[in-house]
Amino acid sequence: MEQRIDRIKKQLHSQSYKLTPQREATVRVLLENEKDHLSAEDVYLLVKEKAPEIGLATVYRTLELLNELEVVDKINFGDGVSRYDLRKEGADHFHHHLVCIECGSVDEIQEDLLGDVEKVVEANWNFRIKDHRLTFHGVCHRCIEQEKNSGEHVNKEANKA
Amino acid sequence: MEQRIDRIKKQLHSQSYKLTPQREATVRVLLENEKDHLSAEDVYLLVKEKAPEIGLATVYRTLELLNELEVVDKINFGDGVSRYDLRKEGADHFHHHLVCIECGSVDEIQEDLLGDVEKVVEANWNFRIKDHRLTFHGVCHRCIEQEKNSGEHVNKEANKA
DNA sequence: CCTTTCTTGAAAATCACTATAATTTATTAT
DNA sequence: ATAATAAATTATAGTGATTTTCAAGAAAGG
Ligand SMILES: [Mn+2]
Ligand SMILES: [Mn+2]
Ligand SMILES: [Zn+2]
Ligand SMILES: [Zn+2]
Repeated sequence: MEQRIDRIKKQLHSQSYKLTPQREATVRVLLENEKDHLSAEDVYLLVKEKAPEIGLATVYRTLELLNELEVVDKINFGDGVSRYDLRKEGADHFHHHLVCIECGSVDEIQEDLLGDVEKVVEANWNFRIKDHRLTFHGVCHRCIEQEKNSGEHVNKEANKA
Repeated sequence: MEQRIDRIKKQLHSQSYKLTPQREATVRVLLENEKDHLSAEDVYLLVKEKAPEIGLATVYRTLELLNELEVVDKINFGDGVSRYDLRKEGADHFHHHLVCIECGSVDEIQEDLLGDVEKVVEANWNFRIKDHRLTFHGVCHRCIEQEKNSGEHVNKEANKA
């Protein structure tokens, strides 16, 4: 954690930005919620807990800055807000997402999976790929499990009628 | 075109919605600009040309309705607006996009490409895929060409100095 | 017709996000 | 140190896209 912050600090310095207390508090929140996909508002509320005097505009600016530095990726799942996803250190590609249309959960796929596809696109469409966004919408493993169980229920109910 | 509208009309009726003149004008604009990725505002301005009395709210409502009926897909390329993409009839998957970070163009890939990847995801993550969104960000073939040419220019300039 | 339901258009409201301006904090020059 | 300079922050006002509200206008059924 501290090391991670140190490296981000160095990244900021390399572009002559400072790691202010507000920026550090924001980065800590992101690190502590690495698995989540927080909106700016979410981050703001969490940062306020440890730095109550911070302003919403600062959170927006910090997230934008971290996005430029490629510390976070800005993503959009189609609900009205942008979400910020900490980029895994050393990851050479942006990970993928599984959005559940039943429960709204968002799971991650760290495996690349797109290597072959990207080769085809670069070759056949003469497109130089710099980044990608891949999201699957469907039913997550938890909801599939639940379905099995409540599926039995439904059948019992159906049998009654 | 007319047949396509007829089928959409039937789809609306099957859910007891009507194909009002405003809705028809909106659908026509979408059909006439099938290759583009229009925002609600874009659609509004185009519809106004053939039905000047239409209101912006109606366009939004119609696009939302068409999205529910799966006639259009609502997509978001990260600029602040939602865009509406006519779903190809009979397409069993949503097509992919190539967004150029140089010129902003958006090209389409109709080929599936994800068959194998989806099999892996369904099997290894126990996720039942219903839909997907795949977008590549990079440099389009036009900009790559232009680069080659202006690249020569740049070199000439550099040689001058 | 009369009533009910669906749609619409204009305007107001909402919501996420951005820009502004005054103030504070950090850096550099004297 | 001290003063000038630059960077960053805060609160607030402003934007722009989208949604909601509400009064008025068609369409459908009896
Ligand atoms: Mn993620
Ligand atoms: Mn498209
Ligand atoms: Zn689920
Ligand atoms: Zn281009």
